[in-house]
Amino acid sequence: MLIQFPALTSLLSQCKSIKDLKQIHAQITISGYSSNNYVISKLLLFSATCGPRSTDYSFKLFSSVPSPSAFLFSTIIRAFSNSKNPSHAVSLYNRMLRAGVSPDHLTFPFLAKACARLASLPLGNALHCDVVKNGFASDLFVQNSLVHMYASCRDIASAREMFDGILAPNLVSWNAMVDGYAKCGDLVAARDVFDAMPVRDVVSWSALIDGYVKGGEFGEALAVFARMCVDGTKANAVTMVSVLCACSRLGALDKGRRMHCYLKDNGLHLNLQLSTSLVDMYAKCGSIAEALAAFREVPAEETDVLIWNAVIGGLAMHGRSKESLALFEEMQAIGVQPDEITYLCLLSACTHGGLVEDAWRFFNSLKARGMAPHVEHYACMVDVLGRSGHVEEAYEIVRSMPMQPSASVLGALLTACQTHGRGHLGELVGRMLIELDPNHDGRYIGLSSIYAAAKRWDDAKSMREFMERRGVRKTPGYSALEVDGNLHRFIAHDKLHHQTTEIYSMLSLLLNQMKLESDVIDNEQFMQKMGENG
DNA sequence: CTAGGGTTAG
Repeated sequence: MLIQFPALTSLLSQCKSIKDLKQIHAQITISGYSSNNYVISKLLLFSATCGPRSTDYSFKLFSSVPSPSAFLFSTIIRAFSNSKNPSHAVSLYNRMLRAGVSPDHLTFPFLAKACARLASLPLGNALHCDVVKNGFASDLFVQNSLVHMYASCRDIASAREMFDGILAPNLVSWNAMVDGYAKCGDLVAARDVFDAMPVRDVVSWSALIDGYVKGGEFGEALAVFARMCVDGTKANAVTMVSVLCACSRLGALDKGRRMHCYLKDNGLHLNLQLSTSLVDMYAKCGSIAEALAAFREVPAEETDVLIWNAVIGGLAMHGRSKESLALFEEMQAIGVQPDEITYLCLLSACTHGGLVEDAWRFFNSLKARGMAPHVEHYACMVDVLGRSGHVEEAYEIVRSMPMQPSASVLGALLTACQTHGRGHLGELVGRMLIELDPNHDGRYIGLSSIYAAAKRWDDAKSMREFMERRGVRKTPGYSALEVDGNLHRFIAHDKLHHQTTEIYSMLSLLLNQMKLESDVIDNEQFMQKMGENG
């Protein structure tokens, strides 16, 4: 019994997932509707708006039509513009033109999105020409998408020109301009546009907040969020991802916790990205327990590699190497595939825990899975080998790696040479490093102390003088933490904090304590060895 | 069932 047309259309409107869609498609095929233009259009439209996972299916559907209409071309272009490979959208557009099908006013916003994601200005310019040629230059949707396209191609002047040419810009036009300036790093201009716009919505606020986060102005990002709350605009998941990132970069645990409360109080659904931001925030703000709790809130079957990376990396940076490795086992058990970042987190766990054999195991399985180690993976390997005294193996890694060793690779090797008394190699590495990274004071100091260890006092002294003469000053990285709502910022060796004396005396107390503890451990190991032998 | 489909923030 063949399915009747009205039943088919109601089936299509109930379609919820790509799985439903495939079942309906099967029904359609056996019922002989597979060449009905209306039916195929509905199917394609659904799968094209289903997200990037159904792109292959969309293309199969599209390919089954002998001479596709402008609607079908636009829809498949839309699917590809959101896919992993937006360049296919451009190819399909070219095919459309060759087939003699005229693009309509809805083809261009999708194409503009593809060009924006490709960040290709030549393609974008060609697209703009076609927009004009086809008479869509004053379509507001097309104009807005071109503003965004030019900004994504980092041609902010053309974006502004587009925007200024819009007779009656709407909220989307203004938002695209705020975001455009923010993405191009001009936060002053972004703020000016934001202040000038007649009305704002959650997108306007989120674009500005994220601009400040991406520009490293985390405090300003939180200040804008506060203003947004006063203004009465309710944040959504997108806003909160940026805001949590600001908290995490500031080490602002109390603020981060308040944001977590905001999510609950406002009934915001914890989607996977939001949960990942929470895990990351708690881990980077020092509360690994809350990071683990946020992670465990997510049902295992909904997890992806990113949230596993956040929790595995979080445990690693807290020195809880064994648990980090255990979670990796758990991740594999439920079938989530690791990526290069996962392995980087694991290698970092090995570095912190001195787990040389595990590091080798992970390094080899990374390659066995067909992933090429990045320079950061090599840096971790050199670090873990170097710290544990395997300086020759570390050196072998550096010699055999297929790319130029970065400063962090050589830096790890230099440290290894310093701590394990390989003055000869250390001198070589130190000299290479100074050439590679002449503005990093630590390299000169490292080399100088290698000379000092070899009792080459003159060389040690002249290296320090050399550094002074060059006026080396490393751009300082800083760390920050929050106590009772007040942020404290620290640069290595600075004495700027008003409690510097207390801080340093506590540090030396801790150091002494650690030395004592490690003596105890050494002693215990010694006793154990004695026990085994006796 | 003969139109349908659009632009901006992670």
